[in-house]
Amino acid sequence: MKLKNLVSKRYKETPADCQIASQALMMRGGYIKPVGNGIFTLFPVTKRITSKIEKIIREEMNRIDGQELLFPVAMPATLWKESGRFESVGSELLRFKDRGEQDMVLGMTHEEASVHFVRDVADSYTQYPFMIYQIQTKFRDEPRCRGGLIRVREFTMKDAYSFHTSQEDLEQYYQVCYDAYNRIFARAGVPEVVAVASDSGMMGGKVSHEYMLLTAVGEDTIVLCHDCDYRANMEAAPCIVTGEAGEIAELQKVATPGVKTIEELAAFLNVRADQTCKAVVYQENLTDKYVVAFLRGDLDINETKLRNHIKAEIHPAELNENSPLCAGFIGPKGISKDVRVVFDASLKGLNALVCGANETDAHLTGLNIPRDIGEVEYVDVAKAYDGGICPVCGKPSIYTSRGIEVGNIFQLGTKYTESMGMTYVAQDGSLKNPIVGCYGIGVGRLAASVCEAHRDDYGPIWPISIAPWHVHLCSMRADNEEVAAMSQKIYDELTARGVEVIWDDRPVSAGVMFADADLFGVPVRMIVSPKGLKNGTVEVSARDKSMQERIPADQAIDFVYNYVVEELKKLDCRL
RNA sequence: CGAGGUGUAGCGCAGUUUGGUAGCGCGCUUGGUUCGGGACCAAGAGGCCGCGGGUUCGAAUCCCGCCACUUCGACCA
Repeated sequence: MKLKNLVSKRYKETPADCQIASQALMMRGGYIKPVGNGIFTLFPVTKRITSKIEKIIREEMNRIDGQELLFPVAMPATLWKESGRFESVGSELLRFKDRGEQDMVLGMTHEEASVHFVRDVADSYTQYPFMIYQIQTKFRDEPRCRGGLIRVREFTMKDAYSFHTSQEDLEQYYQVCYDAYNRIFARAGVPEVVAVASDSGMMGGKVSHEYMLLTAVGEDTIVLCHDCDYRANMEAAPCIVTGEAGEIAELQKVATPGVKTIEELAAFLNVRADQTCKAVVYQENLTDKYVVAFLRGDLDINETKLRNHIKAEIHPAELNENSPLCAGFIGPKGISKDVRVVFDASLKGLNALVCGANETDAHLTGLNIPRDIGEVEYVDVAKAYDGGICPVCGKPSIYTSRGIEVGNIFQLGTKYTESMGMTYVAQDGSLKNPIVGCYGIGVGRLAASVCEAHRDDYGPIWPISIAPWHVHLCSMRADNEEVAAMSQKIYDELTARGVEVIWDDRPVSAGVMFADADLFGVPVRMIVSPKGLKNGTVEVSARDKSMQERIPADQAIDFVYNYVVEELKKLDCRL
């Protein structure tokens, strides 16, 4: 392919409103063009990248006995009413009516479609287990898109569903999938993507992992351990505290006029924040019911864990004069019976706490929960924090990082097979619901994540396994006969041997040619120039600067061919 | 959904306060000179100034309404 024929355009200036580096480079390099909020056209160069990602995904899915199929994007709402999600999912699910006034949805995930498909097909235990997958467009009406392809409304996703006759079988296959995912990310050139334990959210089910690219611009907070391999999404990370129990003291009411925040309270009474008891107030959605979570003053609430414990949607409460709660002075002693109270595990064993007195401008000191409140249930609803205890190795080595979720795997269980009435005949003749696992990867998001992880100031540095081409051939002064002839020979022979070459023979200055090449991020660059040919050499270099050599012209083709093959092999790929 | 910001040529922006024939840079076209890190000269093409209404002799500019995009929150499989 000659560069001058490629439908493509690059920009010297960064388009406005680019927030992260990869987005700026992909806009500047002519990879993506926004069509609407969170909706993009992918240029041919980008499609080449995503196609290669998809190829790797297909190879690995097929390798673990996956069978590719294709579900529809638009589906009748009746399918989603069967599972209950037509009602339970919010406005991320795009609903519309067809010409017959029937409710329709655009697929945002395909559990319903997959159960609909296999429930008529897999009716005997002898047909299990199996896994089906597709690579297809999803539409999720995201409230807020960002970061170019990182968070969009329409995107390509690989989604897979496995069906099993026992939990043990699912768990075994889950591990197989776990390993396949690690291979996929390693082969795509981002071995830094790691699996972390996650909260399974609205998908239901128990065990799940997210595959995260750790980067400062990620949207999720990841909890990690310095001393072992423990990794979890903040949403799912237990909080295990360290700290002193303190001396038992008498319960006393103290006047604290206008002292509302923990910071003010700690300063006013000259105590540490971890000697106080913080109250965080929520309301259950669609009801007036208040939920008050008490936790140690230096900690924050993990809303996901609280939500899972309450088993209801919650939102931060706005307190006013009519509330049964005394804003700023809420404490567990004497709190209204009408509110639901949750005690965080961080309070367990603390002997003397400072807490609100449930009356304006007053706090209590010396609170001892077993003595003053009675025996209560302690629940872990606090956010893990830097320096906290690792739940695996027990050392105080917890730290946090940000991450982009590029894939996930779930053990779903029977949630959908039950709600949608899917059964098979077991060996003993009984009817049973298959146990399901599901496994997703965002293709475009992965491409953008690779760009975010592998780039310099001048452009992306694509791993050779997913690079749009293997070789970027620059012909300096292509009007020079020798340059033209040598370039043509290189292009023809490499192409004939299966190497993908983008050939730039435009009559532009060296600066333009190199700047464009940097934006294309192709791993190997060959430069044919009158100067080089005068010495009988062609220049070959790597986009990541790991290699730069002048090769005798008659050896350049073999050199590059071998280099490409070797580099591909490192990522378990071939021409 | 809440709070900000911005809509002017393909891209980046000025012009709006104080109303008077639409501007700059990049890119694009043509010709010429250059030629190893975004060259130079000359001549061109390209605009419903987001949309609708109003005020006015006259609106990119002032007023009202709407829409879109965008940033930060909330939400998120």
